[in-house]
Amino acid sequence: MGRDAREVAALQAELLAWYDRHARALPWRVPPGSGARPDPYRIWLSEVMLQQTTVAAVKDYFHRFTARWPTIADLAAAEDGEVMAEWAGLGYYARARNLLRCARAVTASGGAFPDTRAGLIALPGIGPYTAAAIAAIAFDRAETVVDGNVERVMARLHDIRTPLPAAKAELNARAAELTPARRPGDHAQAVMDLGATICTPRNPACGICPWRGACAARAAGTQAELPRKAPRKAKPLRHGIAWIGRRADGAWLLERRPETGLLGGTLGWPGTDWTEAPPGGASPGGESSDGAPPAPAAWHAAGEVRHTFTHFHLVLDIRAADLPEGCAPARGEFVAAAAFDPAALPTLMRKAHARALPALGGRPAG
DNA sequence: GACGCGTGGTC
DNA sequence: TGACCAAGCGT
Repeated sequence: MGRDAREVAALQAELLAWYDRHARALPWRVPPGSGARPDPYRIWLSEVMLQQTTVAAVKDYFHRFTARWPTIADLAAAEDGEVMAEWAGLGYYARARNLLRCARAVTASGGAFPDTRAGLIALPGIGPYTAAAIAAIAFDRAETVVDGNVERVMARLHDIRTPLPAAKAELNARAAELTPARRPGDHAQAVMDLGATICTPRNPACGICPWRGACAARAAGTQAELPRKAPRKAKPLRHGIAWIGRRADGAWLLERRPETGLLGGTLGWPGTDWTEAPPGGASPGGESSDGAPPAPAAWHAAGEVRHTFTHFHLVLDIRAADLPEGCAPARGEFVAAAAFDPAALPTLMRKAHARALPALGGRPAG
């Protein structure tokens, strides 16, 4: 099976020549041919941010993180809440929790990242992809890097019609055949750049692809329908209530969510669980105790926020209230107006805040 | 292998 | 405009 050594060498050479001319300039990347070694800290940080996240979304976060925490020791010394606030809006918050755990583990054992795939994969938040990527890009190890781009490129190059995820083993094997002993990091980044800019999910630009002559899918005309994927499950609709309270001095009533689960460890508004039946709807007893507001006040309806998570749609009913000065809430804690920044909230909670603002009384001037 | 886990861009 | 998609990981 596979290609002979001369074919492999030709593909590798064509790809690297293309990469030398067309590599994207990215904040964490060292240009090919510069001779510089990338900083493992920056490679690791960028790879974690890029997990299931677009380059465009990552750039600003990467700049803010590296400006605030220039080294892994700086990050390791940060407080949990600071990192969660800086990560807010980027999603998949387990990444931020594992980022800190990883930074502290590396710093505690001397401050240098492991320089092998096996050493890296033992760290929190570093799986098969990220371990191979750091080993190849930062440490020039000949590891095979397989992400969604590489899967797509391999499926097309070899016209593999088995649907994902069943095809993963074969796609990994095909990618491994092409991994070069020299410049493995550039090769890995080149395949990913190829997938991101030419061998795109829709309307691939086959006419300018360095591998167009060898591509089996292009020859068969199947490139647009590869890789095949198992059908997705439909997203159910869930409902919940969020209470957004502001005290007379401007302080907001917020609540840190549990460390695990959805939006784990992030700051948000007190609320009900999110269930498939509207709260207080069909159940004869009305709202459960979980349906009680966090503090007694004149709560009024401020509309709803719609948001879609990975596996369900949410309609969040927003209740807003101006809370008295001596208010003693049953849940949550007040955050002073000067310390509150909506940008430190995950996107759903940011939307809820924006929805509640018009329903709250004007604050005293000054 | 399946599932839980965010968000914003795209068509 | 709703569904799909993006440099995956942990359980």
